[in-house]
Amino acid sequence: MKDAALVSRLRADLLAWYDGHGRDLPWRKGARDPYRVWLSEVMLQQTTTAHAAPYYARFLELWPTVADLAAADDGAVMAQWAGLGYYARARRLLECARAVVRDHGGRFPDREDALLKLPGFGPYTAAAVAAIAFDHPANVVDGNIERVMTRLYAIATPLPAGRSEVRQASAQWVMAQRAGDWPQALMDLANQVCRPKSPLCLLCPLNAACVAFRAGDPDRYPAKLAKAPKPRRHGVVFVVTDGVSVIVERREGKGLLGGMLGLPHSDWQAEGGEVAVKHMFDLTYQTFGAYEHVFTHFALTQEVWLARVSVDDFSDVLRRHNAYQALPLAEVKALPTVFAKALKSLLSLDLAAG
DNA sequence: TACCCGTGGCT
DNA sequence: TAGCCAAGGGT
Repeated sequence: MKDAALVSRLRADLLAWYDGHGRDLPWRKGARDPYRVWLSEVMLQQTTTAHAAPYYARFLELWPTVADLAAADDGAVMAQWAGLGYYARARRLLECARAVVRDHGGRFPDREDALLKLPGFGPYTAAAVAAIAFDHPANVVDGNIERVMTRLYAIATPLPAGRSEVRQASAQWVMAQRAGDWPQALMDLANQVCRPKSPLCLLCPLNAACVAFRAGDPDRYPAKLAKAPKPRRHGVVFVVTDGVSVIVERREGKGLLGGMLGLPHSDWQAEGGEVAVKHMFDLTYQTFGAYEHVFTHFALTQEVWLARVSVDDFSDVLRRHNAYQALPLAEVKALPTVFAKALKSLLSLDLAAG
């Protein structure tokens, strides 16, 4: 632990740094609306600010309030989330919006413990919304703040086992004054100065208290457990089109890409496994090259099989297979990237021809 | 706890 | 190129 007077002084220094050097992010504009704070926090989970920003703008345009989002069509929300990844976030986003309307009169609760009970709220998001939207002195700990704290205190215990030490360290800096600015100041410091690699320690307003800096090895922190190697899988995706639309299905369940539209595909088999390719819908396919897509826990090599059919045959497929629907080629953006890539690989072709 | 769950940019 | 990394949550 550090001396309380030192913490208090350096905290003021970092807030001053934040006032001059903090990032100008879309969700920081205007008054702090709990809905906007929450929406941004969910989108930013494991996602870069640059990737999330256009999605944030689009969601606010379509659904300006939590009540608007609660009333939205599930498929429309999933389609707007396509490409952002971690699709369970979108499912829980809707669940949460509806819970806020149903159980809280359309207003987010301001207490951290009440927020924690809402779908998609974990320890980080509950603390972040309590702090940023309601200015409560919550102990906000995310990957950025973990990095700053493990360096400040030279916490060598590898994560995630070291999380309790990190929380204790972080708690020492939490105060009522500018409670909402504080975690954002830490995150901006982590992003611009206390970077994962080659941190700019000489520019850091906290360096006087940083044990890792004094020891000359900030890159050691945070220590992390070795990751399991990523297996490789392979499969075949089927593109069935009449030149205007493609055949897609709504993916069931809560697993990979659950709730999203997807192209029909074979099993995704581990290396050495035989891919059971049946000729989907009893159609004849041309084969194209394969493309690569990397998920969180496996890498996929996928062959593209294309069937260009007449308008009548296309309708016939839809009539005979209830689980499938047509997606206009102009709406490819409604698909997760792993499937959008398959269509992109055919973009040089004129699908309407032949 | 360990694992599941996307994507894109950077090195 | 392969690996790392980014405002985590659920089970």
